Amino acid sequence: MRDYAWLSSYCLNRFGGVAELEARLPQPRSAEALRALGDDRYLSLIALRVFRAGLKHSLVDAKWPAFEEVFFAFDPHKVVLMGAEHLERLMQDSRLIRHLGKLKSVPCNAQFILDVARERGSFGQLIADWPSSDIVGLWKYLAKNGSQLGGLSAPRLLRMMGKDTFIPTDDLVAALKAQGIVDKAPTSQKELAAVQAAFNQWQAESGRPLCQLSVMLAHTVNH
DNA sequence: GCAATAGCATAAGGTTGAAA
DNA sequence: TTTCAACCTTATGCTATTGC
Repeated sequence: MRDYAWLSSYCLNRFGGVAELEARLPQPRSAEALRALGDDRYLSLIALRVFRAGLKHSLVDAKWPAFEEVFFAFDPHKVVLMGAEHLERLMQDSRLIRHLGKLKSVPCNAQFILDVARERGSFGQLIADWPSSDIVGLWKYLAKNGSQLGGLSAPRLLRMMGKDTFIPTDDLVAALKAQGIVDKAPTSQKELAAVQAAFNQWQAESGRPLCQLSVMLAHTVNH
């Protein structure tokens, strides 16, 4: 595994300067901003991630106003009351994506948000408080307690929220292979822990958030 | 030493719209 | 009308580990 000094000089060289590199890097939201986001917006983001999975993002985004409409602006207290018949009816609405498993996930995730909110005050509190040094633990928590949030959905969801995380995209996995940290996409707890440990070390060396290190590393592979 | 649980790898399943 | 690309989740059956 190479150190941050190597990563930094590689990226500066590739992008041609500090300003060019910084312009490419995402900025995580502050804990205050994550706490300030309402539970309805979190439910909307979760649902958006679920429906985007496997589909072209622009296609789903274009349909999103209709989703906001039929799901009561994603108010979890209202969505949680939607029964099977109600969802069956939505399967007839061509403005939506008619995937029953995904439609069912919305009331499930509303319940999840309400459960978390009852325990901690709000869903944003959970997201804001979870340490990025164990972000893979948050992926696991979301996959287990939420609905349709396995695979890359949890990390992609967190990036959409602005929570600091890396995302094991194809490019990042290729970079991690080149660094000798994994030999395939990390799925086991052991592999995930190894990747987290590597990121924690780069973060300690650089002070950069995980999301920036993730993007920088992804750019170290050619394709 | 046994049953229950957790972890793992693999295969199968799924919607939309554009292109063939 | 069929195929393809977008890209991922879930189910299944198996093995390893834990708890008693």
